[in-house]
Amino acid sequence: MIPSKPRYQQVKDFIVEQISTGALRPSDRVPSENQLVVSMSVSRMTANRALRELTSEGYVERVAGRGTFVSDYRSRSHLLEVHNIADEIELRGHQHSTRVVRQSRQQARGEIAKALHVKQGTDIFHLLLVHYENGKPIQVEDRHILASFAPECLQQDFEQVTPSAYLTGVAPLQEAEQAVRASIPNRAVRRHLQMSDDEASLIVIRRTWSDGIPVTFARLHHPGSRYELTGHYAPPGTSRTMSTDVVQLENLRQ
Amino acid sequence: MIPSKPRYQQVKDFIVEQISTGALRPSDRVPSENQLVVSMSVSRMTANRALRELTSEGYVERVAGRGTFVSDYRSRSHLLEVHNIADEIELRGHQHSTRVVRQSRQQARGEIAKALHVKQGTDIFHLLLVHYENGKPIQVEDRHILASFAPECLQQDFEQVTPSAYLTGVAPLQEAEQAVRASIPNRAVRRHLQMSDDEASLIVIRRTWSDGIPVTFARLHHPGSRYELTGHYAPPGTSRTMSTDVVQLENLRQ
DNA sequence: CCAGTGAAGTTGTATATACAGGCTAGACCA
DNA sequence: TGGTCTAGCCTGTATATACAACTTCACTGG
Repeated sequence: MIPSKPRYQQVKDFIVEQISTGALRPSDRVPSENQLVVSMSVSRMTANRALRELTSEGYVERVAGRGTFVSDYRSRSHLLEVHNIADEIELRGHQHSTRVVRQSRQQARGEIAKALHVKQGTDIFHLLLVHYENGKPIQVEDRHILASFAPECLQQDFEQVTPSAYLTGVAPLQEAEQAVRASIPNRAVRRHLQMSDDEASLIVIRRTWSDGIPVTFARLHHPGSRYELTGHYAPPGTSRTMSTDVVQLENLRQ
Repeated sequence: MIPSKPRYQQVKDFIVEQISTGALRPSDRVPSENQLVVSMSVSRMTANRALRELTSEGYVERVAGRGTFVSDYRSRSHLLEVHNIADEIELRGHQHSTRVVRQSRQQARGEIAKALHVKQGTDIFHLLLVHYENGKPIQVEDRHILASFAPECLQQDFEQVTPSAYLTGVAPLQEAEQAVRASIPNRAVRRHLQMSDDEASLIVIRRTWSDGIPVTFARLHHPGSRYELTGHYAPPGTSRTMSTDVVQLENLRQ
């Protein structure tokens, strides 16, 4: 016997089902907690939990005193996940390796100083690493780290421990900001990634904070022809396998 | 008098505070529900709600029978939001306009047929639109739509209503898959976006499902020098303003 | 006719209670 | 010594109850 789903989950499924089939459309009213108490024979707390979770998942919006309404799909954000490159490669079951190109002490200048909120000339460490997936270069990591945050940085072996693993070990990193751009990389990056002259590069720019101050600033360059960020939005319970489709999408070229 | 926060929120804040200051490190044990009942004078259900929400927010992991533990920051996904271009432009307070380049009936071929799960020769509509922000081209939308899904497609005026608004009006779209790539666009796209020959393009490829079948497939090309996807991860309660910093980051050029 | 009042319905929160089920350490027995 | 079993702690779920605050709408008195 398969264990039955929790009752709050049954209530959630019921509502999502209505939305999926179109029986409930955006801005339509969703049954109130008390109506669910009667129609689904649950306690009000259980109905409340179901609707509250659907709210945080973006399916519905609730207004105290008025009711619960189906939220508009258009206003729902589509999300892309940005993983640590080492974890991502391991997740694919591939072999990850790193080569350290540069690991030096520098003084912050210009834009780096601005990004890290420090004066020109402040001590920083500069890392230039190349990450490989099954031997093929997949990312150039160009990272600057506040020297006062991680004084032992030059002694680390970043071919064994990735910078992000090292940094989170020094102190918890709470906040991050990132941007994704496309551009033609300079010659050095092209060489490290074995890219041709007319190939574009996908760049993730990430700044990370610890305890309210920005401590590291990284530019992650990927070869445009071999790397993409992917995301998938689906309501819970939609168990359709998408993996084969993703492969098809991979093969598309514009 | 400022209305005090709900008690479950106070409990959440207390735990997040401990994690932020480093008093609790990844894999450390978090006070159990019963301990919180005593130390914070709340009911067990309130402590349960606090820890349950922290679980869904990725702060902690819970194991029935063992306890609650701080989750590892490294395994937490960083997220990028991908908005509808019209909403995004309006959000910036800018003026959005659209030009329809092509709006025709076609027969699905090759990769498009594969992406939409239909046989070669199936009726589809093809849209080629250019979106402008304050008069400057910011996106080329190259979209294919299953004809059987939206038969009225050729009668629509897509300079007034965006395709995504129209499509969600036809039927709810429940599922989406997307990928972000960088590449050098072809001549037509370059011309529409007024891009120079050596400029890269950021491409969002998106497929959307309605009722279990893929109904539309779009390639959204953006000029690499004028567009980026951004994301920001911060624990709730971190109210630091990041807007000025984002501007600094905008000005960085690799 | 209009303004004010209040009833009814809604969400939001908080608690006490109960039972089921997972995990672990230590007691206990062979 | 080694295996087994149970007590105790933990999370997960479910309910009944209670009160607060908000919205809408109908009614009522001026």
